[in-house]
Amino acid sequence: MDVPAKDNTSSDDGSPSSTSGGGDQHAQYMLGEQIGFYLRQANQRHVAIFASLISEKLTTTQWAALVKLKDLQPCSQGNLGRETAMDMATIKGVVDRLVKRGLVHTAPDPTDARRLVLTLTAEGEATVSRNLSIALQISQETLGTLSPAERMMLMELLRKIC
Amino acid sequence: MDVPAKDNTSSDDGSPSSTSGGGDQHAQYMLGEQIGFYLRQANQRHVAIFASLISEKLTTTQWAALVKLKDLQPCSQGNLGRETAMDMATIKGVVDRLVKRGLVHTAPDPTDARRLVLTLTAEGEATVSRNLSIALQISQETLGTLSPAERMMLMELLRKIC
DNA sequence: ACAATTATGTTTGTGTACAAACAAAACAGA
DNA sequence: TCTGTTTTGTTTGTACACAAACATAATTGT
Repeated sequence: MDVPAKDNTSSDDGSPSSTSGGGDQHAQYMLGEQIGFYLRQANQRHVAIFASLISEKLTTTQWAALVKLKDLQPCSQGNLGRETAMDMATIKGVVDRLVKRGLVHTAPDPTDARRLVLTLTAEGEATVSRNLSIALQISQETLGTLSPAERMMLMELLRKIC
Repeated sequence: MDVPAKDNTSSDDGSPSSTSGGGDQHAQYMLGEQIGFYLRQANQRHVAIFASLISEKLTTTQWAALVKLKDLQPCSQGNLGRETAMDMATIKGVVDRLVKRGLVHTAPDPTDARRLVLTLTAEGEATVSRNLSIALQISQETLGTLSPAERMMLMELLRKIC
């Protein structure tokens, strides 16, 4: 069988080859051991779990905006962005889509012509209530097999690096 | 003054909650305590640190692709995607941009007409070497004030939930 | 050999995420 | 008051991230 000499081209994992050139520094940087790589993957997994368990077509950020708005309303668009860790350009897109779906209502602020005042519509409120228990379940599922102590530890460590 | 305590957009702050129907469940779901919210923010902060410390205009995913490709080359596009946790559509965009910048070279696989074989160009190899120490520094900076024990713990916990 | 299935890659569409340029309103200091 | 700065929001452009539809090549089962 003519298995081509070294075809990393398929999913077979070869031995770590020391390629030509000064590779000793490279040996210290393994992508699979970097915190950034872990964070990206963990977040990807969470988003996937969210998408699979939520019944309505809501994204994690849309959900965050809805839940936060329920607490803060009436609330300006910029403030909602700050509270949900989205910049102005991002929160605008999120809010626009929620408005288009009839979950959020916008109105100009009578006391400050720059501001856009957001409130949940009845359907928006209902959507939050309807999905609260599922959202909790998603958080639990994301934490997977971690023990209660480990869960607390992970949250605390993440809080520290934010 | 950061974040005026409540933006509730000017005056009236009514005590929220207690809409008709079970509002007490909402008390149990605080966005700021959900793992997904932490993961998203931690990743955002890492990406920001990366962007601020890297000199050339490289993204975290582009860097991941370059570093992994240095180890795996020659390597198919799909396999590189798998190894860097990107789906086919995403890795294609990343590779396309790296090719356009002259850091990656593509060629058809002679033994499998479906496959696209990727290799680093000389400039691609140089880019990896040139930024390795900065990349390590970025990882350290992301872990911020965590002690060595905490760092190990965080990585281990993230690995468990991936 | 042939049909069904699988693997690999492309394209399109939607949705974050953010930088940068822009506009308009509010505010502060001289 | 007037002027300069800050705040709030919009728009444009680039870059992940992924679903879904598509095309083609390779593999498998019979």
